[in-house]
Amino acid sequence: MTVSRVVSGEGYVSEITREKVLKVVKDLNYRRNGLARSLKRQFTETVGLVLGDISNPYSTELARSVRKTLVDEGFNLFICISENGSKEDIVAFESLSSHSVDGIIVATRSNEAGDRYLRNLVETNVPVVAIGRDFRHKNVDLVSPDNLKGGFEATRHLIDLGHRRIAFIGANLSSGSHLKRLQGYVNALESHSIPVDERLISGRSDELPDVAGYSTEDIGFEAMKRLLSLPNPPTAVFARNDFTAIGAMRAISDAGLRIPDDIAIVGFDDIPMAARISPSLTTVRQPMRVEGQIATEMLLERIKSGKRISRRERVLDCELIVRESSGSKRTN
Amino acid sequence: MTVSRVVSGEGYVSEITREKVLKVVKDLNYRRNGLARSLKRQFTETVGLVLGDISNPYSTELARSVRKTLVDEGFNLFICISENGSKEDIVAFESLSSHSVDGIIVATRSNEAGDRYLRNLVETNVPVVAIGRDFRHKNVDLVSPDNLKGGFEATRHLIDLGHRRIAFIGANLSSGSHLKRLQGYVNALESHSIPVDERLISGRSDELPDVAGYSTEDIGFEAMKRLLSLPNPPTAVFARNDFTAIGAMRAISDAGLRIPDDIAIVGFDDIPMAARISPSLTTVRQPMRVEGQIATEMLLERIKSGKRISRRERVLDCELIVRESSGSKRTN
DNA sequence: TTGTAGGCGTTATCAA
DNA sequence: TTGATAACGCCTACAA
Repeated sequence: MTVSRVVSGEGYVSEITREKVLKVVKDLNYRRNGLARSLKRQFTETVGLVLGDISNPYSTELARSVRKTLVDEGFNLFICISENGSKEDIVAFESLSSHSVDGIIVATRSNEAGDRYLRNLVETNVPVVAIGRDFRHKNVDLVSPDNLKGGFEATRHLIDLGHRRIAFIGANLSSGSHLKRLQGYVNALESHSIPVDERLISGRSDELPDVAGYSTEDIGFEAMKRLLSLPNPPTAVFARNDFTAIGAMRAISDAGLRIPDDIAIVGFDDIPMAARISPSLTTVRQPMRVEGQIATEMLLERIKSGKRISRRERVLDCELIVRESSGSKRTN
Repeated sequence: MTVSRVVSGEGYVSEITREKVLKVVKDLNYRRNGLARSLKRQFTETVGLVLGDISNPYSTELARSVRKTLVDEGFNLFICISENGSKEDIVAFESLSSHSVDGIIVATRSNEAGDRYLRNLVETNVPVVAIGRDFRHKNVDLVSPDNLKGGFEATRHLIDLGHRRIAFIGANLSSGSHLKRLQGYVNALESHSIPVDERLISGRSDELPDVAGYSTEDIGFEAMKRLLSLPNPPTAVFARNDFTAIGAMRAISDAGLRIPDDIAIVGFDDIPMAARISPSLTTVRQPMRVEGQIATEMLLERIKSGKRISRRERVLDCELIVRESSGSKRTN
């Protein structure tokens, strides 16, 4: 008990005893067992973050901002990768919850099995906040960019440039019906009386909704190739994210076509690479840092209050960044 | 005890009891406490990975490959970000070890305080493997790219192209003396009888060896600006990594100079962006996936054997990828 | 100022 | 086939 007092620095210990203890601690290279400590105290001051695609700078910026916000409050961060597979999601949730993290931030793509497990977890009073994941539960907060408006503005930008045959890359109309970016695209077309052509909405070739670890860039590449083989290919493309757009750009170059002259393209996220590639990529910038910070603050509130808090939702503004890939001249 | 048997699926339980238990488990939404379980069993089947710069695709590829290798063996992965600060390093080690991970893979930049703490940890029999971190201990394995040879070949490539005033960006001669990539650069110059000019070796402006979270791209930018203001600026640059190189490229463009015509540049890592920017970046490709896999296998060996294993070191070959930034014509 | 008892939720071991 | 007991290492509460 005296050792405990010395090590944790709480409670009264005489100076002389303290020094004796510290010496022995050093001699034995003693370190207290955090497992036992957490078991007794019932909290760990640790938060888990589940990331779907860690290769995407979007995820890493998010992670950095989450970490920073946590550290300022004395919390630790454990990141788990799920590779956006439902099995992997569950493994991540499971492993975090079994280590008794105080709360979990989820930033993976939704999927049914994952949602089910998550719901279960929430029922056992684990504080959860979702970022950019379509997950609805009365005790789970949601932070996300304004995908609907972002998708709308990206598409309107292309319409304003005179395009009429505009494709969407990154989801199918059926499986992606919940996808707000796709919805924004559809809305923009409809509000300009442009018919939605399902052949111009191109996701993955075969329906493998649950395979982990694929590259979104490759999906963009494949999807674009299919679009180019259409009898009447699109003159513009809106891609669900920048990597998908970059994959599509590769397919366009491979086909000997020029961007934006033959095909204009717009992405989503504004990852650092978007400004650097050639041609530079027009995209919708999403405030990753802010998303991470707000989500973390919400989670910490839940953790600290210890109570169930009813669902809050924060939708954050995005900004259209016009660059060369949609036709503007290079400025920097 | 019977519940324990049912939940863990070990030991004999009659079918009828098992079903009764499972029903109650479901009704109460019971989930066993991993903390208590780990406390009793003395292992967690979890490995920690400490990453210095999670924004660097090098780190994320590493992480993915580590995760994949672990998952195949039934282990979980917790990633901690240290932002390459020594305090942050220690916090990460501390938080992983206090959660009793079974082993730790360290992929952060070396620093004295971190090394000290790590050494301490190793003394308490925590299995540790380092990736690309200059850390020597009789019970710690090291996996790294062949930085010496890579640096040598990058520099020789520039020499072969006729350059004589070749700069190194990303470290100072004093603080970076242990940096193998810099050493390779020096060796290449010396083996071609080119004098090493200390003014051409440019790291961070002020010595802030311990500040976390800075961007390596910005360091490249700043360092290049300083080089350009020299009375006799370099005609070629070897940067310690691709982000640093990309920052330097920005400084070169900003100064109205052309790459590679006015200044040639070579990076290190071969991150995806290197092939995509304009001009495309000549660089030294390092086998991140292989590094992650080998390191993980080494760590698992340590964990499973339970014994101290004496230090092993694996140095992996790199490959020079010649692209436009050093003068080759664009091929793809 | 220090020490004792008990319990956090499991599982290994032995007993029934 | 099931149950009782002890122990993992710590901390809260109370006693000395």
